[in-house]
Amino acid sequence: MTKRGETAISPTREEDYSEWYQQVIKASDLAERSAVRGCMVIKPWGYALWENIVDALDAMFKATGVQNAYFPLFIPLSFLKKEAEHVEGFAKECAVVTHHRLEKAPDGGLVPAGLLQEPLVIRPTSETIIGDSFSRWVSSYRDLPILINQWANVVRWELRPRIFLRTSEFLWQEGHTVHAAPEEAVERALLMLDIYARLAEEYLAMPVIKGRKTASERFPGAVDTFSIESIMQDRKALQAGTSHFLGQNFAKASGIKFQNTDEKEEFAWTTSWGSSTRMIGGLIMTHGDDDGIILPPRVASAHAVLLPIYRSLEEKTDVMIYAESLAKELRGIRYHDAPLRVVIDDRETGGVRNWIWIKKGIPLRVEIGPRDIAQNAVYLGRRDKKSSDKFSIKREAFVGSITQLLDEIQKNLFERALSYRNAHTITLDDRDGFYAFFTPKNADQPEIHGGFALSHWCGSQDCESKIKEDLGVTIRCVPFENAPQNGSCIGCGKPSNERVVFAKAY
RNA sequence: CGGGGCGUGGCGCAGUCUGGAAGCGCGCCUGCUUUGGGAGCAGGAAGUCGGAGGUUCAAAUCCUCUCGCCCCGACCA
Repeated sequence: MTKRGETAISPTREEDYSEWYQQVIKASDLAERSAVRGCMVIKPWGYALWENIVDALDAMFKATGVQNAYFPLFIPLSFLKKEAEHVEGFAKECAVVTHHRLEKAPDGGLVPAGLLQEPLVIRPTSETIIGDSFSRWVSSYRDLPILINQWANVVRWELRPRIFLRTSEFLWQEGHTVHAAPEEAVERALLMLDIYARLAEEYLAMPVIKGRKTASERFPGAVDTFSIESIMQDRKALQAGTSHFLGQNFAKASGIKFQNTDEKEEFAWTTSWGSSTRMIGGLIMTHGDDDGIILPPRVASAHAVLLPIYRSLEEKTDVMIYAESLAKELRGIRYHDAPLRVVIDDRETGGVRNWIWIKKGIPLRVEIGPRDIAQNAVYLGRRDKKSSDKFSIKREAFVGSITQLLDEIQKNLFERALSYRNAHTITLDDRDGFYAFFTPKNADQPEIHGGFALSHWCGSQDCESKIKEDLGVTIRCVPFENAPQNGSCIGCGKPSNERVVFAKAY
């Protein structure tokens, strides 16, 4: 649909950000919506990306002693009742299985039959069912800590789904740990948050702010919730990973008790931490441009595509031999401990094919034609540069420098995202300025506006909810790296000793 | 669940007000010519106009009901 001179994605981010997001996903072939409302089909190009994220996270988890396990999809309703606050947080979005059979209906259709004695809730998260196991796994302080992670799907019945960002079913990992001491549990929760931050920054090239959630934004049932927050190109914040210190709340609910060194029985201290396919949404909205997604090399579904260019069959033969040998050579190179992922696309030559790969966000496009072969070179395009900004490079130099090149792209993307965040992070001390910052100029057709506002907050939930009510702006987190500073609350003017991050959020 | 918008080949849309043979662009298929920045020409396939009911000689168009999607709000990773 796009023509020369236009952007590959229409509308542009500026024109209609939400629609741009949908179109980018379609154009990049990452995923599509399914017949079931709120659910998505993750297509191979998107799933490869997810697998790379999974591999990176999984390795980091295991390096800290975490082991993988798997717990059931179905949670007995009675389990959820155990932790009142927790239930309240999720009750509104639970899918419930009530029958275990289908029978022929009089009209020829099928109807559910075989009513279950106890309804089963499809896990919205697994604290309760894992807690049930943990209660049996733990009896002594010698059994602790328990460090478990599971890769799974969960279901939260969403009212307003948005592909990757908020789907009714999504893929994630949920870690659950049990400790003998609260300090140790907090330390674990923070350690896992660090891993999320590393994943975001080093792999997804998404700069994040680590911090603590305010009481109102806390996970239901948690004592403390930590998160990483990232800015999207519409200047809204995305929570890309959370880690919770659950205190003894869930241990009490599930009966996770142990005998300590003083021979006394006490409830254990637990944590849970999760990150999901939502991160892919964040990736798209952090790096994508009006020509499609841009995949950071560390997690890219593929690093390079070789694009043979030829006129005749003889040329094709020569070009393909060259391309195959180059692909083989590249695949022998290791990039951050894994072989380079290289694909050859020998479909019809011409510009369309080139644009397909731009839209898919592949870091490197490697054109190979007779001219290049004659010079023993390739013609290279980088996704982090303008699409027309291509250059010739000797094959040997290319092969020798590709890993540095990918790292450079990775770094570029991160720095670009960081400078975007810096450009849209503002320190605000007056209430009027704060309200102006978060108010669109055109209320009917809000333009991209706002950003991260660093402002003082007195700590009162009233001020927080007033601002949320007025502007739809919430406190994303109280950053860990925060210089103490005296000021007055942006809401009520009362004294405050540190700034928090205000933003509209996904 | 409240407010707004939209459902017409794979994608994007026109046609609906004022009823009268289902169209356009892109994509797809075939052939020829092309080919290092989104190729050209010729031919072709593909739509029960979201669904059901009604009005009418005649419905994409009018009426009633219904389903779905998108945006804003509430909720959420």
